[in-house]
Formats: sequence, structure tokens, C-alpha cells
Amino acid sequence: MNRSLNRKTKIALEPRKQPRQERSSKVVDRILDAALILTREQGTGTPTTLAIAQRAGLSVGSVYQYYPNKEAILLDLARRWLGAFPEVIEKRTRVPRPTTRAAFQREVRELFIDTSRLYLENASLMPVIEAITGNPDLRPIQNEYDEQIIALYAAWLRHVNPALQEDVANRLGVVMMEVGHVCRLVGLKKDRRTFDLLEDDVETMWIALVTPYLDLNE
Amino acid sequence: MNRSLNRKTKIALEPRKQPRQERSSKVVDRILDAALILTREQGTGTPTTLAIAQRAGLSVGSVYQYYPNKEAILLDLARRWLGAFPEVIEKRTRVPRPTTRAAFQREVRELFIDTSRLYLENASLMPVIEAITGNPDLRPIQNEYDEQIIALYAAWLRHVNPALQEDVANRLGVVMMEVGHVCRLVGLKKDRRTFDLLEDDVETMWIALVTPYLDLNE
DNA sequence: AAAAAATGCGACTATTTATTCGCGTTTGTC
DNA sequence: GACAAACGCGAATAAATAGTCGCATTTTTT
Repeated sequence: MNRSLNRKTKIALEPRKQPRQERSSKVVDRILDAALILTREQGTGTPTTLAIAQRAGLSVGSVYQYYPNKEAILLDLARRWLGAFPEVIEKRTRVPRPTTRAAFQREVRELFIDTSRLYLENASLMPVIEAITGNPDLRPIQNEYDEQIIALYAAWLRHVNPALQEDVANRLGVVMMEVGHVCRLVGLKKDRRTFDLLEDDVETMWIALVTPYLDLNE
Repeated sequence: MNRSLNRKTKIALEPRKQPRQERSSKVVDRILDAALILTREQGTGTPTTLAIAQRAGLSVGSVYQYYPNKEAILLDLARRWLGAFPEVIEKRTRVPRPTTRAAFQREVRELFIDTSRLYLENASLMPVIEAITGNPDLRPIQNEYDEQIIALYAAWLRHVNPALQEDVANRLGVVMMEVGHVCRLVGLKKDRRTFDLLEDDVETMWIALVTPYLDLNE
């Protein structure tokens, strides 16, 4: 009877109920704010329900009224980011296919700028994203989103070059996502200037990575 | 009285004592083996001391005889990897400085192959490295090693181009490390063929990243 | 303004995991 | 083979965190 087998098969992660009165909407906001602040403060690991409640000026009971556990709170925060990502990439597949190298590089740059902005605009959420990455219960959910994002990067690549094989597109998608993610997390922890320099680095790497697979008739 | 302030300032992480009899050396080996296997099985999170003891066919008491807590066990495992990394990079700074673009690319390739091998040879330890990354108590220690590795990459870059500014070298070092690490972790989770393809991608990106900063008189 | 519904509370219970400690056993030494 | 040191054990204790529940308060409904 292995310990890793009798783990709770699945824990509830959805919010328990919608607030119906205005005061309780504010309570939910306070819970989310407190969770965000504490996650940022701790830097690593996830805050306890009690800590969240206290920071929000609430009792534990009130927290459990709306969320079944702390994971659900973090996830609620994170979805704002995780949910926004896919559509940004997808939008970039809805443009005419570039045919010259210059046009292609412009397209990379567009995709690149759009995703970059997403990180900048959600900078305050990044500690939550990192906390989720390190949380056994939440990691699987992030993985689902990651799969989705990889698939969209791959779709973008195949939009740019329809002849590209699917497995190759997928591999490149993984690299684009991972490289972009890790560099931007580093960048956001430093100053804006460093972030911008790192962005240039990412763009350079993306272009170098993808160009050989483009089959552009120059 | 902030929760994040009254965290245990520092937890003991060093092994408690050296085994003096042969049987106890084997006990320590069994503890480490069990910890490794469990970490790999769980995929995420760190195993409990009890779980480690049971898996090793020991009692908790025996585990605590040699390690003050589970973090110390994981760290003991991880140091085998973390400790090996620096010297591999350093070795690459002890060669004649390349002066042509071709020679430079050979140097990148050497560094690249050496670090790659390190990942392949320690593939079984990677789950431990990932667990450490997600563990609040161990993360700071990994960060120290990371700093060291970044500094060595930076030193390598300045060996290749002594005119390179220190902050630029450092930034590029961060990117080399992060990009290499994340791609290799992905690669090791897939098959060998994919790993090799990803390696090519990393090499491509490294060269693209670094070349503009080399000031080679071609 | 009375009744009903929703909300908020926090003491209490449950559960999980860490860690110690004294005792019986094995090993090494003289 | 006797004595001491090292070892291994696991029940017991400690500590942290999760999660519940009945009651008090506030808001909405009629």
C-alpha cells in the first residue's frame, strides 16, 4: 500500500459559492488581495488559510465560506493570468501568413511583444504563478494550461510555415514557452531596464530557434 | 508581528553524524536511495521522514540519527549534482581564448557538451533538484549554487571576450543557465531523441545569444 | 417590521507530520 | 567473553494546519 497511491485522488479547487450580497463580494476581494500579498511576501511556499484570513481581517470561517481550501484561492488568482495567455497567442495566428524573412521577423516580434506585455501587466501575479508551480495539488492544473499554450505556439508556427511537421512545431513551442517564461520571471524580479535587455535576448533566441524551420524562399 | 518574519531563521541542514560502523553506512545509503525513489515517484513535493524510513526498511529514529530532517536528506543527494556543476564550467575557462568565429563556436560547443553530459549523467537526480526548487527551506541554498554557476558562465564569457562588461556577462550568464536548465529538464523527461533535438535548440540559442557580444575581428 | 436568507465568527476537532527519548540489540575492543 | 560504544527501534509527544459547526449579526424579502 504505497503512500503515493492513497493520496487524495483529487481535491476540490472551485470556489464554493458566489457572493450574493455586496459586502460578501468585498470579502472575496479581501481574501484574494490578502492571498496575493502574502504569497508575494513569503516569496516561496503558499500562505495558510489562517494567515490569509487574518491578513484580510476575517475569520477562517469566512474564508471557508467561499473557498474549500487555500489552493482554490491561489488558483482563482492565477486563472486571471492563465486564462488570458491563450487568446493573446491565438490572435497572432489570425493574420496573413508572412512570406519574406523580414515579414516573418516582424511576426515574431509581434507575438513577442504581445506576450511580453502580458507578463508586464500581470507582474504582481507572478509570485502566485511560481507558488503554483511548486504546489503538488496545483501543478497539474498549470500543466494543463501549459499544454494549451504550447499547442498554440505550435499552431502559430504552423501558421507561419504550414509545411512544418507537427512534432517539430510542438517541440519548438515548448522551447518558446519555457524560454520566454523563465527569462521573463527573472526579468520581472529585477529592474525594468534589465527586463528590457532580457527581452531582447529572448527575441534573439526565438528568432534563432525558429528561423531554420521556416523554409522561406528568400 | 508578521508571519513571514518569525519564520525559523534557519533550519539545520547538515548531516548529524558520520556512520562509524559498516552497517550504518549502509543505512545512510538506504535512506538516500529511498529518498531518491520516493521523490521520483511523487513527482512533486518532498517525501516525509516517515515515508523515507519505511521505504528504506527502517524506523524513523534511525533516520533522525543521521539527518536532522528530510530537507537535509534531499540536500545531501542534491549536492552531488550541485557540487559537480561549477568545476565543469570552470574547466572550460582554462583553455586558450578563441580568436576566430569558428574557434569560438567550437568553444561554445565544448561548454555545451560538458554541461549536457552533466545532466545526462545525473538524470536520476533531477526530480530531487526540482523538489528542492519548490521547497521553501532549500530554495535559498539552490540559489547560492545558482549564483555561483552564473558567475562561472560570466567568467567564461569574459574569458572568451575580456572586453565584455561585467553586468552584461552576468546577464548572459543568467540566460545561459536558465535556458540550459529548463530545456534539459524538459528533455530528460522525454525520450533520448527528443533530448538530443532540444540540445541542438539550446546550442542554437546560446550561440545566437552570445555571438553579438563577442567582438570577434573576423 | 417580521420572517427568511445570507453572512460572519472563532472555538473546537481532526489530521498530518515532525521529532525525541529511553530501551533492547549489535558490533567492536581489550 | 565482558564491557563500552554505536546502532536501531517505535511508542509517545509536540506542533502546525486544515476544516467544521452552531450561534450571533446583518441584509433582503414580503
